[in-house]
Amino acid sequence: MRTTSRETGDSSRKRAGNGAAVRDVADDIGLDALVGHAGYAVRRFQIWIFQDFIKTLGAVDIRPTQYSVLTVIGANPGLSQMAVAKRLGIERARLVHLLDSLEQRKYVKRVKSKADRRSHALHLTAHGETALAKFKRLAAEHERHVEDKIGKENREQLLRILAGFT
Amino acid sequence: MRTTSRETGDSSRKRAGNGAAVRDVADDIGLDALVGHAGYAVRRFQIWIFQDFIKTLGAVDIRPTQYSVLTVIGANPGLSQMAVAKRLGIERARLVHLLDSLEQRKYVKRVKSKADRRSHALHLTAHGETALAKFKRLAAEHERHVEDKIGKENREQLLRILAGFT
DNA sequence: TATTGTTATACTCTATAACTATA
DNA sequence: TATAGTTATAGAGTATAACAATA
Repeated sequence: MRTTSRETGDSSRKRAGNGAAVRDVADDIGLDALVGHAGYAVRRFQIWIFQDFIKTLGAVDIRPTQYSVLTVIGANPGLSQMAVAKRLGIERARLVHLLDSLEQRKYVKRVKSKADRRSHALHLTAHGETALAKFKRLAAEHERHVEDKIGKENREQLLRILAGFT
Repeated sequence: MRTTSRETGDSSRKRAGNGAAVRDVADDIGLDALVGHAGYAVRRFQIWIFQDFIKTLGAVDIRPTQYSVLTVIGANPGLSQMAVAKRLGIERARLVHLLDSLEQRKYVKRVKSKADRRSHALHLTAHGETALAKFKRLAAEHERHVEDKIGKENREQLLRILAGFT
């Protein structure tokens, strides 16, 4: 049932022949069915990509979700919280906390809507605009890391394949 | 700065012309820079794929991480907890709880190692072997959903591109 | 001293439910 | 009644630190 191509006999078995021996050499462990699952590969890639994003934007302390919120507000000033939440697939309850933090840091402001007094129109502050420009430069740098990791062609192919999920 | 191709004038603006109007029609919101980021598409796709996996294996109450643990133990009997954790990129502290649950459900057993009495050799029970076979059939069904969603060719392309992340 | 499994804590994220003020 | 924003809670998941038993 082992499917790895790095199979090397029993070198990964401590005290081969002992019924209760423990195998623990990580290099020589097959994934079996997992190899055929797109979800597994996608999940591992997503973890790598988020970690690189977090590291690359570490100096400005912006995480992927915060970046996505700022970007969408920047491109669509005046959106309500519901609209942003729906567009990005974030729970509206969670967006409240995200915006609290971004508002505290003076990147975003909630403006009371005159048309519908239940809702807030979201806008970037002047400081937020400047900051977002910098975040975008850093995010572009991160994107180059992705290119270095999987190749320019493959990255473009990936974006094409997954275009429907945005 | 709007990048969506579904731009339709100001139909998404309630009371156009009001400075504090709120836009909330989700269909007409641009993503701007997000469109160029592989991480955003990958994240959205990963969410879709995990939700389908959870739904497809809902009847047997198995989640992606549980499936990956069972699969790796099934393909590599006798592994230590450390080895499984390392191979799958799971914290060893978290694996403890995952195994507690899988052991309670009689899918897995921890066998005290004679070679290194600190560690446990992990094995599937007979019941676990039978169950895993069923899980694999359901997981294959899930994989066909992925194929239906993005296309057979694209799925294969994706697996090729991301082969290095397994 | 170092490692394995364990326990515990904290923080992020997801999923709900309920509350308020509006509509 | 329904909706927007808010608050609260519970369950995953991630990241650490510390401890006992063992190496």
